[in-house]
Amino acid sequence: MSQAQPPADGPKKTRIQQKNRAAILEAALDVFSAHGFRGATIDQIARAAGLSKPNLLYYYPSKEAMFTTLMSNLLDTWLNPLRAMDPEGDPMAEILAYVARKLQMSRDYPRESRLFANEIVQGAPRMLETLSTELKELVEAKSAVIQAWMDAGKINQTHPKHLMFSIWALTQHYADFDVQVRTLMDGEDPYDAAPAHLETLFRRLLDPAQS
Amino acid sequence: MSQAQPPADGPKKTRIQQKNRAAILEAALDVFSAHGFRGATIDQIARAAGLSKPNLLYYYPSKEAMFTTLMSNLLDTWLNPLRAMDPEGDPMAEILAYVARKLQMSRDYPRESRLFANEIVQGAPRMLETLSTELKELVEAKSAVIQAWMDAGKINQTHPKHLMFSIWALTQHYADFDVQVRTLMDGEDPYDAAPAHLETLFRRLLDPAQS
DNA sequence: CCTGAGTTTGACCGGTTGGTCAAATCCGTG
DNA sequence: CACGGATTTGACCAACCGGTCAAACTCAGG
Repeated sequence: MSQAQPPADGPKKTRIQQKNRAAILEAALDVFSAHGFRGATIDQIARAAGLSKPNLLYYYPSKEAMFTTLMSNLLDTWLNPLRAMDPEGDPMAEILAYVARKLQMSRDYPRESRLFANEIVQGAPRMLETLSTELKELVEAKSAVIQAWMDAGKINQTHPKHLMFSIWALTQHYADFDVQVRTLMDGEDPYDAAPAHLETLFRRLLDPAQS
Repeated sequence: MSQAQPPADGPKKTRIQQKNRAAILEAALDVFSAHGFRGATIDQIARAAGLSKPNLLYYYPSKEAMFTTLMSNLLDTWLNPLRAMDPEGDPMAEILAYVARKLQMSRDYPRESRLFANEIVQGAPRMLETLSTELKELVEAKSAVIQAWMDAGKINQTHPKHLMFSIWALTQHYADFDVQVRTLMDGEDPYDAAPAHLETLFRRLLDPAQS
């Protein structure tokens, strides 16, 4: 009974809405990933999106809403590489492909990686629900697949979940700790050597030809 | 020329000062590591330390000062495991010991790990200087040691810096992404299997007996 | 128990921030 | 080109936040 009825989040309506909503989420990704939820301000996002602050709040009812919309939009993309791991494929090839895809994600979408990193490092106050349902389900399923591969002797025995943690840690590190990595490699692009390094690492870990 | 001369940061004076300075840094570690610099408030730290806000500012001139004091106090401890890597020791044993020590640090000092993670993920605005001098120096030195070990055929050839990144990523992941890890392992302590997992991983990567 | 340095705090300040609102402007459609 | 809904914005507000200050309190040494 006050604010000019803002558009519900449901179906996109006009082309202006589509354009502005997209611009806002893009700007929000920039700002949230660089400063975290608390560190980001609506004004910053507005400036980055080329809109006014009240205008942002016309499209999204609150800063929280921008954040959660952004998160849930991105989660699917983020989990795609894991979903793409094919139980019918060759185990070693599938895992190495997953590692490669995940590393490529770090390279192509570092902001998304840092967005999730920020949130999880701080205890995932706005994502615990998602972690313990959607992500957990996917991880359980893929763990079982990996376990089956191990039981079939296709790859070495290891703890499937710790294997997954290792893949996430190693690939996301290049995006999340980008500043540190680049500072220490002065000039050399980390992504020159990273793919080969990680492939070797996981191949040696998993190749059953080696004890 | 106003505020009752706050104690300089130099030598500790009274026992009250020692106790309160310590309590403040302890509380600051709690709050900064959980919310990041921007997300933390002086009031939160004050409450956690059992002191009033102006009282904190009597001991430290600003929030920034608390943060940087905390950071530089912790950095030494944080880098100790790497410093302890002995060029004269057995290469494989030295590296595996480093991994084990680093993992133990994640277990014993998760807040410290998250404090650094928060700062670096957000571009290390208050630490770039330190990274590019103190850390860089140490990393260059230890990289050379590792390279020498590789050249001597004691361990497999890999990129020394990427090896170090891998050690950091894998060990700190358990502290920095603790919520996620624990959510996905429902109940099982990640640190039960992590040491063996990481030892196997790095042993297989580095053991020169394997191609 | 007096004194002065050391310590603590309530009140306050200016700037920022998330969010509101009414009025103004825009824009597609008839 | 007129109209009504969609969009945009300047002004505003209350809460919060980092920091200041003068006054009050504590406490060790004489």
